[in-house]
Amino acid sequence: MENDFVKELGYFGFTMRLKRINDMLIQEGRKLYKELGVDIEPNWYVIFELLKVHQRLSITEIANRLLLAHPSVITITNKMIKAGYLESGTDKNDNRVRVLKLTEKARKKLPAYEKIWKSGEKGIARAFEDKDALGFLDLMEKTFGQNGFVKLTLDEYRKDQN
Amino acid sequence: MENDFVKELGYFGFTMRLKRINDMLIQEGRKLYKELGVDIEPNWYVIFELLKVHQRLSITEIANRLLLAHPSVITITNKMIKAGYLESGTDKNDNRVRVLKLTEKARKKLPAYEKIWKSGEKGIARAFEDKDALGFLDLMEKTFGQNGFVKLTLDEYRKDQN
DNA sequence: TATATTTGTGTAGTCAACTACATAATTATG
DNA sequence: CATAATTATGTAGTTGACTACACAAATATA
Repeated sequence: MENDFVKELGYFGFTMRLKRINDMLIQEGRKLYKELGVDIEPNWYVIFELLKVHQRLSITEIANRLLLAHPSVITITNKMIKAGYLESGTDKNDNRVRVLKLTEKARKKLPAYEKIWKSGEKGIARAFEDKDALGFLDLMEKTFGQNGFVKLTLDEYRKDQN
Repeated sequence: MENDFVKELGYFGFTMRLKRINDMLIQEGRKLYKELGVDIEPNWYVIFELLKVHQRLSITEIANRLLLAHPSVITITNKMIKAGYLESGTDKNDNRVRVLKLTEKARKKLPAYEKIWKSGEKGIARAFEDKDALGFLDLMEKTFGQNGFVKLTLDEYRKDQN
């Protein structure tokens, strides 16, 4: 095991470390499901929860509420349909929209899945204790969101050009 | 623009938000390069810096120092070779290893690229000010690293089973 | 009302990481 | 010294996000 070069870079390695942490979490999530014998993907839980609250939503509505691009939503939900957790119908008033909702199977399995998710939530909350991790996410979203990072960098860049 | 459902979930939405922030940063990085007319990918900078410091490294050495899986390193470096920034030779003592180093082009372009990267670094540092974002990354790495998240969750899970 | 614009969905192709497996070279072992 | 184990690289296939483009339906406009 050699040194972690990225960590040594300070703020210079920020994005790369964030990426690694993120990938780590996804891998861990996959391991967790495997361990518990659950056949769902790490990114499905938000869709489950969203449709539990809002019953019937279109692709676009889901994309807007999760701040995802619509093709991503199509990919995720298609897999969930294939796995039997979602079914799609058509909107009465608009023939373009495809309305998605949870299936019987989804509703039956949900309580068990929610137990897992709640455990994960509690674990994270306890690990961070008083550290205000959510406040940190807020800050990052505000800092990097919509051209934030580009502006930030270009400002510094132009400052140095003089 | 509708509500951000994920944000409402509190710690339950943690991983998803982290993923979003991360993707956001990559997209922003890509935009930045485009704006400045630079033909490199967001994840190349660590390789540049690593090989600037260590001149000649093998695939495995790079993977170890960056904590990446070796196939990821192969993919990245192959693209950099194609773009003319890296060249690979063979190790004298070991015919299996492929040694990578920066090309003339890379060394010539590097100062200009480093100006951009430094600006990004400064921007991030200023945005976080006294917030100790790096300490937060440390904490996340420690918390989620090597089975951390799985253990964390399973502990809570089993606690609730009783 | 005919045409233009917007909106919802879908497809294609890109990028970045991963695991699992294959193969060849080197090193260790019996 | 022959064989076994390890190590370095490479390939294939998966997941998950994205943008750009295409097309059909609905809405707005002239």
